[in-house]
Amino acid sequence: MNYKENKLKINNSLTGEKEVFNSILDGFVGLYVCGPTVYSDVHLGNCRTFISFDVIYRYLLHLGYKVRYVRNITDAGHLENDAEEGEDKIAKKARLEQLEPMEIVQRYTLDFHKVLDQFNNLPPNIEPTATGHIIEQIEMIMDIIENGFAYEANGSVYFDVEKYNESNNYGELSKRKIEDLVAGTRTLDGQEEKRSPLDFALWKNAKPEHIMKWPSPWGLGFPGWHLECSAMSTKYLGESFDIHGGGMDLKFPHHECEIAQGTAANGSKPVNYWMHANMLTLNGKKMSKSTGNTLLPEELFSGDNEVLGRAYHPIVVRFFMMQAHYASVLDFSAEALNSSEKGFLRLMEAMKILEEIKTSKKSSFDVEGLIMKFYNAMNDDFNTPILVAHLFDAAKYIQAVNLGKETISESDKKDLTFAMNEFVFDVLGLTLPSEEKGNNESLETVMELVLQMRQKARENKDWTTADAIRDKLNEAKIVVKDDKDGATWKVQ
RNA sequence: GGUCCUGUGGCCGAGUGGCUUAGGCAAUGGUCUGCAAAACCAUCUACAGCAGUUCGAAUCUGCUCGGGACCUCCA
Repeated sequence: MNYKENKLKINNSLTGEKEVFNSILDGFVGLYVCGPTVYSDVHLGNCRTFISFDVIYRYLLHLGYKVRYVRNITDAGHLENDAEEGEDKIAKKARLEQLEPMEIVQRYTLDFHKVLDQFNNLPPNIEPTATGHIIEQIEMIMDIIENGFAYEANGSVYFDVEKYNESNNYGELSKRKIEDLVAGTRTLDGQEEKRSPLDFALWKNAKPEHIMKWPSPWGLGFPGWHLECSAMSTKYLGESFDIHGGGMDLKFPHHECEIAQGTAANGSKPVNYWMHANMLTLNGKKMSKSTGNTLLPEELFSGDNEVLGRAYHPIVVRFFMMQAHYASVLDFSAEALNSSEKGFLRLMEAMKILEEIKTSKKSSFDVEGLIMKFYNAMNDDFNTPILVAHLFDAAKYIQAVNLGKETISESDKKDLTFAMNEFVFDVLGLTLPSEEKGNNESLETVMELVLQMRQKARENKDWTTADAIRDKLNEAKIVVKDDKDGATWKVQ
C-alpha cells in the first residue's frame, strides 16, 4: 500500500483541526518525539506516550514513507523546583546517591531501552542526548540573541516573550493569551533578572556547587529547560519539519517555548503538525513521578504491585492501550486489563487459525472491503480502537470459515493473511504470546503419551481418569482441549 | 483564580446531526461436547441533568452538576 493512495489525516494540535497529512518532502517524514528525563525509572504513563508514537511511526513506515524518527534523551538541564532554583535534576539525584551524574543517566537510559523493548517498540533512528548537544544549543541561543529575542542577565540568558509576541503569537499552540499568562504567574526565585515573569531561561548561570556545567559565552552554566529539543530537532530534521509529538502535559510551556525558540532563531515555524498523546491515569488521576501515583512496568510484568494483584504480559498491556485512541485519557485498572487480555488471546487464536483454514472457489464475505476498513481506521488520525474492532470482525469471519459457515477464496485468504499480519504485527506491534515452553521435544513426547493414555480412558468411558489427567495438566499450566479429531494442548 | 478538555450501557472504550445492533470484557439463554474448554448463535443494559436550535440531537448552542489536564519539573 502506497502512502499516495491514502489520505492520512492527523489531528493537528496547532490548528485544532483534523488535516490531511502532506509531508514537506514527498515520501519522507521527519518525526520528533520528546523523550524521557533519565533520572528515575520510566513509569507506565511515560510508556503510553512512546507506545502511541511507536504505532504512528510504524504506520507511516507501513504506508511507505521513509521516516527519520528522532527521540531525545534528556540527561541535563531541567530545574527541580522553585525552592531549588537553578539546580539540575540529575545533579541533585547524583549528590543524594553519591554517584556521577552520567552514572545515573546511563543506568536509567538502559532501563528505559529495556522497558520499551519489552513493549516491542521500535528504536528511533536517532536518539540524541542533551549533554551531547551543548554546542548546538549555545549556537541557537546566539542566533536568538542576534535576532533580538533574548537578553543576558548575570550570566543567564532569557527569552524575551513579550518582544517575541509583538511579531508572533506566543500561546498559539496552547491557546493561551499572554495577558492571562501574566495574570497567573507565580513568584519565582531569580525573577528579578527577568524583564517579564513569562520569560524563560535559555541558559542558566551555574552556582559553584553545581555539578553539571559547561563553558559558554555567558560563563559557566547549563542550557535552559526547553532548548535541547529545539536544537536537536533543528540539527537532525531541519528548521521546519513534519511532525512533533509528545505528551499532553508538555504542550505548555515546553512545546510553546519550542515554537518560540525555533521561530526566533530561524525565522520559520519549526513544525507543521503537532501531535499530543494523552495521559494514562491510575485511580482517575494522571500518573506522575512527583505525586507518586505511578505503576512501574516491572511491577506490572511481575505482578508485584497492589493495584492489579497479578502479572500481565507487556504485549497485553500494549494491546490494552491500542483499544483506546492515543488522544484520549485512558484509565488503568485490573478489570480493563483482564478484558483486554481475553480479547487479545481470542484475536491471536484467530491469527493462528487463519493459516490453516480451507479455501473455496468464492468468498462469502467482502474481504477487500474489510481490509479497506483497516486502512480507513488508521488513516483517520491513527484510530487504533476502530482498527481493533475491525480486526475482531475479521477474527469472527475466520472462525466462521473454520466452522464451514462462511467461505474464503484462495486469493482472498492470501490478501487477508497479508493484511492481518501487517496490521496486527507490523503496525500495532503486537506479538504472539511466547510458547517457548511448549517447543520442548521431550515435553512433546511425554504429552503425546499422556494424551494417548487419556484417549484410551475416554474410549473406555473412564471419565474419572480422563478428567483427572486433564485437571492435573491444568494445574501444571497445560490446557487440554478436546475436539472431534482428538485433543490438542498448549502451555499457558 | 485563569486556560483548555471531558462525562456513553455492569466494566473498558469508539462514534458525532437521521440506520454504527461500533468493538472488547462481563451477564443470560442456546448449539456443540461424556463433561469441560474453545468456538458459534441469540438476548440484555446507553449516550450526566435542564433548556434551546432543528423536520430530526447522544452528536450543535447555553446553563447546571461531576471528572481531568495545564498554568511549576512532568509522557
